[in-house]
Amino acid sequence: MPENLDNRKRKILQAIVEEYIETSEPVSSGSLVQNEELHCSSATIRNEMAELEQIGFLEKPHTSAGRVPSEKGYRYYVDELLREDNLSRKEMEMIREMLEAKVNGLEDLARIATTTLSEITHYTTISIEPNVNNHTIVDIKFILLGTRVLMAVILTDSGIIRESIIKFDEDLTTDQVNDLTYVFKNKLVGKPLEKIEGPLEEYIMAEINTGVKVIEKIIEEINKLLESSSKAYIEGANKVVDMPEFKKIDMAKDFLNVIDAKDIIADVINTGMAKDINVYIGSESEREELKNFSIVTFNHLLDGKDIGTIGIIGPTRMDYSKVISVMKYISKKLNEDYKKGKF
Amino acid sequence: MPENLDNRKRKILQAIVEEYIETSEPVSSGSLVQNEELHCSSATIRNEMAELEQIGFLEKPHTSAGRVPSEKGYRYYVDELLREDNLSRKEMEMIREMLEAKVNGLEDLARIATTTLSEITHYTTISIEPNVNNHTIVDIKFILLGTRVLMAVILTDSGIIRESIIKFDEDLTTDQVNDLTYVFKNKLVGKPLEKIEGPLEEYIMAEINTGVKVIEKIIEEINKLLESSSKAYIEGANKVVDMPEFKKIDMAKDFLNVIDAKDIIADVINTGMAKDINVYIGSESEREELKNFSIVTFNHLLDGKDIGTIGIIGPTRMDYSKVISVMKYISKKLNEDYKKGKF
DNA sequence: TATTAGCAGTCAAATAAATAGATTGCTAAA
DNA sequence: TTTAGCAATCTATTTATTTGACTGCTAATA
Repeated sequence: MPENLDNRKRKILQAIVEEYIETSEPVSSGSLVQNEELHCSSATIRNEMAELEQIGFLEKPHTSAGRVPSEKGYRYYVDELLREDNLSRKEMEMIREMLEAKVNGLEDLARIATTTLSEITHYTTISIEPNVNNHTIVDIKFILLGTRVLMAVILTDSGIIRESIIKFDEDLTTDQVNDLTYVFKNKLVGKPLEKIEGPLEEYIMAEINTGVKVIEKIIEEINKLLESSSKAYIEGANKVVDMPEFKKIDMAKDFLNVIDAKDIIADVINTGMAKDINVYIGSESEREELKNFSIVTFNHLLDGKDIGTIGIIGPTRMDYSKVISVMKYISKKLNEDYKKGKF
Repeated sequence: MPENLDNRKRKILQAIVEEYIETSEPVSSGSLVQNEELHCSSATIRNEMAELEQIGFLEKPHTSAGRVPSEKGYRYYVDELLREDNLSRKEMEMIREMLEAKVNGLEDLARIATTTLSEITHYTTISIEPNVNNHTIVDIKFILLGTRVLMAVILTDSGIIRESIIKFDEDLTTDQVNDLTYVFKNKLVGKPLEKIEGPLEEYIMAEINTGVKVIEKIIEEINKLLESSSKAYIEGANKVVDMPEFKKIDMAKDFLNVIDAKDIIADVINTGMAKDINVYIGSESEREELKNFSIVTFNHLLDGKDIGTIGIIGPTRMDYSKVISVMKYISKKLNEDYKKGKF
């Protein structure tokens, strides 16, 4: 239930959020009088600010300081006030240039989008491989690389390819490999990429004329391939050093802990992906370690295909408008390129 | 030319380095009197310390502070004084347990060694893939994954396998792939893993009956495969947060910059690998960004095969003795396992 | 000659006190 | 409903004061 704020309160809240994002200093009634859209005195603004504080949109570090947005304040800003096309011509130009780079496969694309995002926004980005569970297997190949080394390759309808190298203690024959290929293809092609277990596992075991140990190992490896799908990569970890927040040593520590335990973020990102772009402000991510950070995720869809998620992590005083604008623009450009058949 | 220190000076230097490593506080003459090996008064120690400072082994933060080792002091300590078997029974036990974990291929092994090293020493570790340039190609395979998708797999004598997926704008036939395989095998097997260029490139181009664009793309991809060999991975970035050095915000910033630009470290590591274990103290690494850090690298050989390098980064006040002891122990254990045929 | 006790001198770090400056909340008038 | 004006509040900055830890030197000692 988005509280109904009158127009002036909206303007004041917006101005406070934006000034605070820019300066990282509590915003005073005095500095808002400058704002040409607000035709009233500082006293009036003070009254309004008091009310905005009352209903929880603002808070005061201490009595004689200006106001700072609360999480609720940021939330209202993100939901109701922010501009989603807050990009300069120059920034658009830069983004276009960076996306020009040669793209080789979808993984590469995610990498380039991540770098671009980090460079333009000056925040740390995390990219998470797509959750492949709902992709469909279109082919499986086993390739003998040596007498005891087998390579398994799985292709999906989305163009994502996964492969794994499996080593055995005993020699494998070509016949065995053909047999393996036949059965696995038969049972898995057309199915979603899911862990092999239970009845399916038993069925495969029964069908193949090869040693149990070999098959167990293959299934184990294929399952590992699926599990490893949520790896997270961090880019631009040093981007935080220039932010005033980083002066507080505790924030710095928290930040290092967070980027070291990438799974924390991966977790947040994989939970409740309602929309294309999701914003978690401070404690909204429900993780103690992240209570002083905001995360914006970008469920990076290409013509409906999930090719991974990119997240940005920064202080709650994050430039949401810029971040979201950049994400939308990158997404738009990539989809245009995609339609043109660029990758 | 390692200066010739008399026995008492050596003992004093060693005691100072070790106390400073432990406490991170400048060491006073008073606290050294406790040392049961030194049977003299604080005044005598003060005289000795003054001399050690004279010849550059110690420095003073300010007049009324204790002494701190200089880079030269650490160097002397590392070269002449440190114990290389400074491990408790418990630590050995932990290392053995961690190395027990299932190992799958050599890459996996490097990963496990890295984790172990970070956990036991409480420093941040960086692992760098082996420099494959001097490995020999034993096989090359091209596998058609779709009509326009080709997978190239290169096997080397050291067991390292690299693969890459290549997409084309035109369809490929099985015949073409066979042709490709034949020529590439012919020209590359038995050769070291080096970039394809110059005469070799021309030769391949001339031999194959397939479109120039296709071959160019393949060569480009194979070359990329070789270049990407020095990727660096960081583990335990958060380990620094508890070190007193981290209280200085500048150190924290430097550290973040360093781990973000992993190549900096990779560079240092790839330069001048004289010995199995190399120690770079502060400015010895000749990189401005690293002047407050020490790096210990561990050129991780398995029965003569280079399977990658692992590095530890920490403050110059690093527990060199512990770090080197752990590295030696891990190396010994892995080689034992290897001889037993464990992987 | 090498060692040591003793003490003055030095400096950083901790504590305390004083000041300046920013901003609010409230009151009363417009 | 808005605004001017002013006291009250609290941080941040500056300055001063105290404390305590070491050293370096000197002169006595073994």
